[in-house]
Amino acid sequence: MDFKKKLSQELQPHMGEMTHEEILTTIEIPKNAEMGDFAFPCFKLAKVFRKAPNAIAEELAEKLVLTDAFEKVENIGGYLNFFVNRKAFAEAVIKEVMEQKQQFGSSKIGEGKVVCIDYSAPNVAKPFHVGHLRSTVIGNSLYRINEFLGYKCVGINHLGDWGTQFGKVIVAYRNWGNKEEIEKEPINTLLELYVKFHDEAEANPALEDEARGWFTKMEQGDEEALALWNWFSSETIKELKKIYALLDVHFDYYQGESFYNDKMDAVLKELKEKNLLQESEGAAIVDLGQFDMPPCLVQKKDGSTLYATRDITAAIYRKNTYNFSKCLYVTDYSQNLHFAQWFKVIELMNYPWYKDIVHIPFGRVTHEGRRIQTRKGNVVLLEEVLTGAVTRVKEIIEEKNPTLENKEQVAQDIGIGAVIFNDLSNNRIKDISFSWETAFSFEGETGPYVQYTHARASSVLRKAEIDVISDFNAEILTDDISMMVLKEIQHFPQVIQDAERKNEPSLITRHIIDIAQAFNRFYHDHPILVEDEEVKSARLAMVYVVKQVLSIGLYLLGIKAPEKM
RNA sequence: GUGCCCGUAGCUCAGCUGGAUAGAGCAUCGCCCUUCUAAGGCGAGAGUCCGGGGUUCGAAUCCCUGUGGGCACGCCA
Repeated sequence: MDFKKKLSQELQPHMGEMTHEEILTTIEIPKNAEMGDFAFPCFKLAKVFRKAPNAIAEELAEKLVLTDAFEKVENIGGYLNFFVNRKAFAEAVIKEVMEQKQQFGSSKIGEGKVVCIDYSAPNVAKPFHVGHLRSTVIGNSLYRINEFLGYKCVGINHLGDWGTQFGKVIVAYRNWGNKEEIEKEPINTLLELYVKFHDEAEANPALEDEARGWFTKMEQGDEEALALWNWFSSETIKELKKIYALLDVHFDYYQGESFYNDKMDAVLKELKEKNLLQESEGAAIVDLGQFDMPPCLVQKKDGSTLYATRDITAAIYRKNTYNFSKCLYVTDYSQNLHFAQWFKVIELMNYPWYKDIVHIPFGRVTHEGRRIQTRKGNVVLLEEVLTGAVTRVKEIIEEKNPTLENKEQVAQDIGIGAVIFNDLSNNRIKDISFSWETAFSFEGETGPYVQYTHARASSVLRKAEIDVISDFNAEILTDDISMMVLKEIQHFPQVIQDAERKNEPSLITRHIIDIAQAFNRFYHDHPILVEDEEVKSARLAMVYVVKQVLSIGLYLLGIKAPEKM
């Protein structure tokens, strides 16, 4: 049913040395539908055949004998423009979606392969703010995309539950803390302690050493230190799980940094045995000078470990435990160098899978031109954003559809969907300037727009009271507007694969907007529930197919698709 | 200072591995609800694709250079 492949096959005999692949990549889709459905620019052939592109196109246009998948071909200034047989096209696209339903666009390319995805990874004892949302939703979407393509996914929450900052919180707690307050409101209280520590430490730098000392105690298994740490972290995780439930994000494992505490000695030993370790200013490093990178620190002068040590250890553990064929790390781009460094260490350790670990960097979130810093008080809490969005959606429902059943649930699906969609709608790498206005906008290129389109399609199908559209006359769906919808749909499987290859969920976000836009035009121009049964069933087939595809697309982004809204 | 990333309409962004007249949304202005959900549809205005070179039949896209911004660069994560 892939018309592009079909075209490529038909072209190949006339293309000299060009491979099937080369032809496929050369075929393009004209921006303007008047120029056909597929186009083949003949400029590259000019050199091969030593003729003007226009002459080549002219000749080919006459010579080509097209199968019934295509209606005609014409030469416009060196471009061969192909026009599909619309009826055959419409029938093929719709039948494929009707057969595959919620599996349309899925694949088996990942069968038998495991992909580990490390995402979210918030810090224990710190609030979950909008900055943390990105890793969470990008990772979650990549999880769903990979799974849809046949991979077995292992989602890991690499919590920031280890490190010197806990020494700081312990010092603060011992000096100024209070048990009841923490139990009542764990994250905020712990944050206050952390902030207080930094304020005090400015005047009294000795506190920093004390904090490092407590962290060293943690690493050495000191009971008091570990008991406090354990308490802080279990209180935080309780809170985190509430947010993940709201977002409908799940992890196969909560393996924070502390999980690797007893596994790092072996790695340090291995590094030493492989002759990679050097002593420098009292610390243990892996020198990366010959790769134009600063050294990778793996052990501090006091013997405690660092972020890189834990990442290296975790990667080896994951390879041994899950035997991934790839392992993705979803963090913001300020960590680019860190990942480049320890990836290089893995390579130097002679692990051939060093090329299977990949950093998925994303842009940073700012608020009112400033970076979001928990300590500086410039925070936008995720919980506030989510509940704010849901509240706003409730108001809109009251205004537009007050008789809607299940309002609470729908409001939650739409409000949270809007926030997630917004986060996934730009290229990963772009910085995001958080604004309440944008987060709470539900018109235009937004999640609610796509959800609304889906709900309208669902509603029509409900009213039609037909379960299965078994037969339809595709001739009815050959007008320009229908064709636009169908072309977007037939492109959908490719978009999913591109999203996986580039680790870029926004490709799906963009594409389902395009589908929704095309469909809304169709919906506006073509009455569906009409008297004429032939017309009705064909249009219903279109509605059915669009509903399927939108719901798959939203699912892959981690967003719910309500039937009514 | 060095390295990496970004610069496209007033704002937020698409633009696939170079291709035909650079596209959306928001905002502004105008039109469309007795008809399947107006969270919708249609139309208008709005661009030195940061500047300058180069490669090419063809450059927003590739290369060089300048510039503006962001990030990173040893005991934080």
